[in-house]
Amino acid sequence: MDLNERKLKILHAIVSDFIHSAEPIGSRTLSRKYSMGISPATIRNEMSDLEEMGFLTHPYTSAGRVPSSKAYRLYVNDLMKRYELSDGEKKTIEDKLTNGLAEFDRTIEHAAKLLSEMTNLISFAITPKQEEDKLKYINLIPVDENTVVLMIVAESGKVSNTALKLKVPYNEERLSFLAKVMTYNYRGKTISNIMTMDIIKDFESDMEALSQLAGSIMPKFMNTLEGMMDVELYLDGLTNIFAIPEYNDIERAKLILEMFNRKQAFTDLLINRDSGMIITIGDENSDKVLQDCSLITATYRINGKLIGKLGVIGPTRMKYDEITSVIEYMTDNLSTAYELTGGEEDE
Amino acid sequence: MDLNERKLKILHAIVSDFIHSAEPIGSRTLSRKYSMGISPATIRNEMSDLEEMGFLTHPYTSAGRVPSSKAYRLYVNDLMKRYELSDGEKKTIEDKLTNGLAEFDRTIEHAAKLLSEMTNLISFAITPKQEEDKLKYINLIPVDENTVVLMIVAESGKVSNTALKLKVPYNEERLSFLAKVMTYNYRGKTISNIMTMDIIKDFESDMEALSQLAGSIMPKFMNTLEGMMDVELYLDGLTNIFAIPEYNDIERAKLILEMFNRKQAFTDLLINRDSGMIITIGDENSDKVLQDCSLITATYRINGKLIGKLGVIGPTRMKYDEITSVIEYMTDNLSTAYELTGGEEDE
DNA sequence: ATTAGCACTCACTTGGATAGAGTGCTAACA
DNA sequence: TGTTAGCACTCTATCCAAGTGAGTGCTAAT
Repeated sequence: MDLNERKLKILHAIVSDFIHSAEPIGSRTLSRKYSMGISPATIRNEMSDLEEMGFLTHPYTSAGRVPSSKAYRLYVNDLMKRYELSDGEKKTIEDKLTNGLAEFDRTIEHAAKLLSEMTNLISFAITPKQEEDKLKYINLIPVDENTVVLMIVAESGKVSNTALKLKVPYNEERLSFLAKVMTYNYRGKTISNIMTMDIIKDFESDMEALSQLAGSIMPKFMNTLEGMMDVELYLDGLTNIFAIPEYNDIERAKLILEMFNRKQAFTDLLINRDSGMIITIGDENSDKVLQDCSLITATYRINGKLIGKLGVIGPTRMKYDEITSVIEYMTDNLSTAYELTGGEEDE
Repeated sequence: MDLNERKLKILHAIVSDFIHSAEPIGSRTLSRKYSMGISPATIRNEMSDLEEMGFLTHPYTSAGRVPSSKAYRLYVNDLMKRYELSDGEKKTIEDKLTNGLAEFDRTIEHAAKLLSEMTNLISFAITPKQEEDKLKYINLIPVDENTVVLMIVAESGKVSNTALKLKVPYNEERLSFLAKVMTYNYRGKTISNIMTMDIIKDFESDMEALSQLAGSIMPKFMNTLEGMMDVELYLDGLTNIFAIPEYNDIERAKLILEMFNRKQAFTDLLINRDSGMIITIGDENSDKVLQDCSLITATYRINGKLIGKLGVIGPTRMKYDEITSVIEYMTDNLSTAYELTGGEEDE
């Protein structure tokens, strides 16, 4: 059996219609609505073929046809037209993603929010894996008699501080010296690299007082690095789920929302996806909860290296054309807005 | 009509029963279940009186009775017994709230999470209003040729940084001098205080180069202060809503969850509540969405001054005794765990 | 190859009929 | 006079049967 022109046309009509209506469509309605010059009976024959080929399914004997994952896949790969964003949409994205240049994490949060608003789906974004980030600068700043702030700046521009309560006596020069030694030792090293080093040892040979100071600071230093590596997950538009007929069943909505509660697992799922625009449709998803959802993720890059992800989750019946365009435009904007000095593409 | 002993006993039984079962209860069931030595008919008479007094309602003619807000109010104020936390529960709370002493916001986030886990309700927490917080220390740290990190430490222990890209040329001494001047000028002042000052003017009279540097840093300084004042809202246990029969209706669940989406409005609602343990039941809430919910909030204090809030939201039918005990224990722990040096009670 | 016609299928809606939990009233009882 | 048993009544929830309508699949005609 062949996927001829007419079959493709019918399949295209069914998919587009179902994406908008969420209702199974029958031969008669299809013929009337899309005036394609052939009778319902002919359409029925073609539909029957398409079903045999695995592109359509039947909820029950006498219901209309519904596209399968395979149909959506064909639609996404070959049938759908590229959706061009309007100037207004482009402007909205540019404005929202480029104003608060200082705080990167906030921008990512805003990106997720904007994405859910524009698509009416659940959106998510993760910050780049910071383990590839390199340290640039370390400082220890005395605040009062027993409080010191440990400050770490990474090449990506990420800054982290921790207030430490020290029991060991210290003075400003010693702190400043220790900070300089730490900066000297770790500058240019990646966080994950440092995590595997035996850093306590690095400070053993130095003078007694410094060694003691270092001994009480280093564990906190490691903790802070660990915290800096953490990938942050931002979710938005969770309540959009209630506007989607597929999830009007409370059990299903619950399953989906509970998946987002297991943040670590979901973050891992995202991290493990390939880079670029990845669409997985229905049963293409290995996760059981996602079997009747589609997941779209795209990557943004900072200096071509640090890679974060942005995407949406929704019913398999979603406006792939619009959504992919929106996501693409957003990731492009994120990547360029945060382009810093230097940094070669390495992939 | 008088609220005699027996009426109170019956009311108590109805409220307790309904809190656990969520089902209207009839005279016969009540009489059997709570073996109170009087016949269903007598109970019916008393119930009828209680209904006339506004403590009970009737979903329809031949259904059992359901407590009104007024009944819950009486129950909370006079009838319910104090719930004593088990040692295990106490330990859980202490452990989770006192380990990561360094990061205050994280602790608040954990508190919200723990609270929703222990109560199976939706929980929330807001960080203290930082506008009463005083500045302690300001520093400007050069990172590379065009990047400087502005670091602000407040008395509460809160630290904030922003990476600034400067176009104005600078050197380390000048930066350090400016930081010292800023610290001298603003130390001990509250954030909201500084926000109202004309700080650009403060640096006009100094030497030209410094004035220029200050001019490019001050706007960012103000932005950062503004950010430090923001009250952060943490929500947790949103999916618990699905386990509550009252919200099995998808429309209701949606209303509630959407309220949490309007974060600013909800934060304001919380901030405006009185301090101490405040319980508002059903129609005691002015917010329309909350008319059939109960809202419990309690305050925690840092140094008796900075006040944050912690609480839960759920159906009017909730285990007030257990929940208030849990919240009380948690706010006590938060307040003592973060008690810093000095600070008089001022309220 | 296409189409009209027709029997058939299945979910959804509508309208009783019935069961069950509970009320409210009345009259009898202690 | 307060308490209780008895009974008619009310209202929801559930079940079932019949009818409706959108749609299919097959067959025979074009």
